[in-house]
This record gives sequence, structure tokens and C-alpha cells, in this order.
Amino acid sequence: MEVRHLELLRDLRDRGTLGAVAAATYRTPSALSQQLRTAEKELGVKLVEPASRGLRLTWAGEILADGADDVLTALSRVQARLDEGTGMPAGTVRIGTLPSAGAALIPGLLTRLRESLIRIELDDFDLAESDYAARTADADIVIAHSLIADVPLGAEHLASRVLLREPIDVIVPAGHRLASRAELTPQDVVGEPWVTVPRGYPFATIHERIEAATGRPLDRVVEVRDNRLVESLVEQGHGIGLLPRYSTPASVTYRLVPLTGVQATRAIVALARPDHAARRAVQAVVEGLVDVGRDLGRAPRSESNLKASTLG
Amino acid sequence: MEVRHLELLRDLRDRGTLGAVAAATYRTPSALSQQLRTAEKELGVKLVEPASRGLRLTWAGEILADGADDVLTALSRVQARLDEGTGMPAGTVRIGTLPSAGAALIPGLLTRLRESLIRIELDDFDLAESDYAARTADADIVIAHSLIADVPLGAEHLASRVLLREPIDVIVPAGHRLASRAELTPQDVVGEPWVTVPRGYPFATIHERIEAATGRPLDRVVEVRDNRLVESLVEQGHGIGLLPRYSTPASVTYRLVPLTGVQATRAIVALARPDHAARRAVQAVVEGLVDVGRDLGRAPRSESNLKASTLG
DNA sequence: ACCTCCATGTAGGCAACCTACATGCTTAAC
DNA sequence: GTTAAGCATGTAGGTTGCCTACATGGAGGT
Repeated sequence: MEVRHLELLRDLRDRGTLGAVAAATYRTPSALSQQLRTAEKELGVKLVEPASRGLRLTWAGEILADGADDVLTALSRVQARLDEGTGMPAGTVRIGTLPSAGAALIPGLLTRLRESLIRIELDDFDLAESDYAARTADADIVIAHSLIADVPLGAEHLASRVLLREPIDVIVPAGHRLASRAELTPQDVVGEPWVTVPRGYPFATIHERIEAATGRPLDRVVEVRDNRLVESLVEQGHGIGLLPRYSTPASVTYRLVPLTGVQATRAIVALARPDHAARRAVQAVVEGLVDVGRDLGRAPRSESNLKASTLG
Repeated sequence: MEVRHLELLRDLRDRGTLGAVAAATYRTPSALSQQLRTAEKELGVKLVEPASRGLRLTWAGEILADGADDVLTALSRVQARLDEGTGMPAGTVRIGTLPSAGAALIPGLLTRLRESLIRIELDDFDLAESDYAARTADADIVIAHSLIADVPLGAEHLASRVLLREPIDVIVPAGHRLASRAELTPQDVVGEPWVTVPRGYPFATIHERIEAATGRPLDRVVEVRDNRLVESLVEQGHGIGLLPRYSTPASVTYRLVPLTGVQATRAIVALARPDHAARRAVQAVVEGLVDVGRDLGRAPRSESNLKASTLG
């Protein structure tokens, strides 16, 4: 039973095809195919079977793929204990993040890590909630979010840590009749024209909750994914929308008004594969993110912040 | 961080010298020395340092040796889960045992395993209590004993399972004046000539307890290790001795009389390294041993057993 | 019917691990 | 003080085994 084989099975489970694994590990599919066959010969069990165009793991392959998590985590823990003896945590940590949360968290993180030996590699992507988990194959830490629970869909087997619970506010243009309200109910907003996101995307759940609470469909003027796009569309008077409170820059051209009556918060969560999570540098970065998140939650932007950020 | 290197460090910790590890793994010391150097280069830490004639692990080496236990145990667990899918536990299980307990337990074990696919390889050795633990490097299961606690000295990091609590009786010749007694106290026996074991050996603890309870030294006629030798010396009238109840064959030429007033039992324990203990076949064998031990403790030999065994 | 994607097979290069043998150091024995 | 034994280390060379390059064949999608 060799670790190389376990790792291969796990990667195959996570990435789906030999080609994808080959690309990720800088090898050719041929090499992996040969490894699979030697593993099968050594263990005396079939590990994969053809399935349409590609491969599927057999029950034995699944067992080994699951086992890989345990073994590689144990290995990472040893490395972590070793690193504790040699000094400060060091190395490169790859972070993948949803853009809005990244904008809110990453600058503060880099400030906190300035004195450390840790280097950050950043990637960002805007995905459906359930697709973030898969990115832990490529990144050490994935900053994801969940509209429903504290752990995103598909992240059940990953190490996860809540960084921040962020209210989702209603964004209205500065001069709008609702702009002066302290808070808004679904009844207040259901009749307005809406700038929404496509189904499955971040805040679609809340759009649905508003519709469920009022029994009326929203008037969807346009569907976009990018939060900055929502901002400018709302600014220009094309409708109202939903945006996360802490990761939306303050502005004089629109206002964020809290939404009550439906559950409208998201959990910003750091996800990591257990073996990555065991690395000392990764743990340090997660702690840094937790710190930044705590500060954001404690000191939401005030009016003075607003002036500073729009004028400065 | 490669498993091969972790394993090497662990073996080196357990066996002491490169030569011993080389012999156990069918390689040359040179190969191991090279492996050590590549591991050090790869990790950037010194793992061993010269110490008199041989080597000593550095703190980093100790960390890796400990880590090897975790990683190899995780690997064995994967193998065990895989085996559960393929059928009955199978393979060779190496048992090392102290002779007396082996005599009592192994025959019953082999009977129980007759229908299984498990093959047993047997080794036996008579050691001081604290030396049994080290034998788990060579055997999957070591049957050891402890006069003091339920886990033998030096076996703290091993998987252990109590098989049997066995009274240590006083053996007296058939015609002896104490032979008809139902039980004996330290006062009863302290004045007799004794066939004892050397210091550090199995029952020396009990000899010391008798001396402590009475305040008088024992009259040690002769010191021997082997229980069969004790038997025949007592038989021939050279003194009385101590022998374990279940592993001493019944006979008409001597009698075993319970000793009271001092703690006089030993725990027969199965020891295994965690990674070996995770193997399915090893677990099956341990369960078999527990069964045999339970039966022995439940049905100690009666008079009819005695006749059968001496006559049959 | 064509093209694409995926896995598999073969031949050969290259790196890594091991053996054989020689050397140097340390401790114990004579 | 010299010798011998035990242990680790270094060098050279052979073998194994992992990977790449390239070719083949099957399964879907257009």
C-alpha cells in the first residue's frame, strides 16, 4: 500500500478524469494509468472501471481515496510538529476566494502577515455555493460562503471555520424613496424593479425567500453576477438589489438598508482539505482571517468611515 | 516527507543501530545511511547525531519516529477497511510469547483458527517484564505479562489487551507438610527452602513481597528461569517455588496451593504496535486469544482434569 | 461522418535505490 | 598499547521502476 497510489485515487475522485489529475500534477495520463494498474496488481483488487468516456472508482477505489485523506493528514501533522521546532511558520499559502469576501478580508490579512515568512498566492472565482468545496484541491484555503448553514454545501468532509457572519442589505439609489428608511421588509421591496443574480448564484436564495414571504414574484429587470455591476446598475436607477454589507464599499450615490423579516445573512467560511489544514502556515493564515473577520463584524463602517472612503 | 524515511527513523529508534535495522529489513547499512542523508537534505534538519559507537536521534528524528507510528497506523487502517470488502481475514500473524502463557493459550488459539485463512508463526522468549515491549518490532502480537499493572513496563505506547489474570500459586512436593493446605500465607512459606528466579525475572516481584510482608529473607537454594525446571526441582524435594496456575500442567507429584496475604497474580497481556494492531488478521487473532483466556479463567483445572491430563 | 476527449499500450530515457567493497572512528579486550 | 570487533559512511556500478513521447482505440457530441 503506497501513499502515491492513495493520493492518485483521491485526486481522481476529486478531479474526475486522469487527464485533469495529470495536468494538476505535471504528468501524462499514461503515467497515471500505469500507476493504477500496478496498484491494482499489488492489492489484488480492481480500483477503477470504465464509465462512459472516463473512469469511475470501484468500492475499493473509494476506500483508498478516503484513506488517502487520513494518511496525508497524518503526514501533514508530522510536518507541522517538525516545523514547530524550527521556528516561525513559513512557506506559500494558496488562497482562493469569492471576490466580495476577498475584497473585505485579504487586505487586512496581508497587513497582519507583513512580519511573517508566509507568502500568499491569490486566486478568485465566483461560483455557486456548492462548487467552492472542489476548489480546495487547488488552493490551501478557500474562502467560501453559505446562505443556509455554517458549512457550505459539499464541504462536509473539509475543515471549515466561520470567519464572519455578514448581513445582506438592500442597496437603493441615494435619492430613492426607500433610501431614508432604517430597515426594509419583504413587503417594502417586493414591488420594486430588481437587479438580481442568476439562479444558483450567491444571493438567489434570498430573492426566493422574499418571494416566498410575500407570495409575489420579483420584477427582475436584469440578472448579473458581479457585485460591482450591481452597484453601478442600482446607482444609475435601474432598480434595487442585494449586496453584502461589509464587502460593499461605502458611497454617497447609494445606500445599504438592512432587510428584516427574512433570514438575510451569509456565513463567510474558510475551507481547507484536512491535510492542507494541518500545515502550520495554513493555520496561521486562517487565524489571521478569523482576526480580520472579527474586526469587520465588530466595527461596521460608520458615517465617518464613509466620508473617509469616498473622499480620500 | 516520505513514509520510507519515517519508517526508517522509527526502526532506528526501536532497534538502536543501523546494522540491526538493515538486518531486519534485508538491506545493507550503507543503504540506510544514504536514506538518512537524503531525508536530512530534503527536510533541512539534522535527524541523527553520532553517539559513541552508533547513532542517536535528534529531537527532529524523534518527532519523525513518533509520526511514523501515526502514519503507518493510518495506512494499516486503510488496508483493514479494504480487506473487509474482500472476505475473511487472511495472512500470516507472527506471535511472540513467554513460554508459560504460550503453552496455556496457543493450542486453544490454533483450534479456534482451524477454519480460518490465518497462518500463525510462533516465537517464544523468556524475558524481564520490561523487555517484551521491544519484541513488538519483530512480532505482530507479543504475549507478555505484568506483575504490577495491567500494562507491562515499557508498553505504554502500544495497543494492549488483557487476556487473563492468572494466580501465582505455591508449588510444593506431593508429600510435603504444606501440600494438604487449602491456602498459604507468607508466614507459612518464608521459612522453607526456595527455588527462585533471578532478580528482574517474572516472579521475583512476589518473592520480594513475601520478604517484605514477613521482614525475613527467603532461603534461596537455587535460581532458575525455566518453569519446567522449577517443577522438577520441587518434585525432587529441593524446595518450594512459585508457578502460574493455568500454565502449569497438573501432576500427582506436586501440588499448587494458592498464596494469600500478598498480591500474587499476573496479568497476561497481548501487546501490538498500533500499525500491526490495525490489521484485520491480527485483530481476529487477538479476539481468539481473549476467548481462550476467558475459558481458562472460567474453568480452572479440576481433579478430573488432573486425572485426564496425567493419565491420558 | 467527423472531431474531440479520454484511457491505454509500447519503447526508451533517466533518476533513484540498493549492493559490494573500502575507510575511519569508537570501545572493549588482551 | 596494540588488536579486534562493531558501527557508520563513502564511492562505484548495476538494476528497478517511474515517467515521457507517440500511437491506438473507444465513446460522445455536433
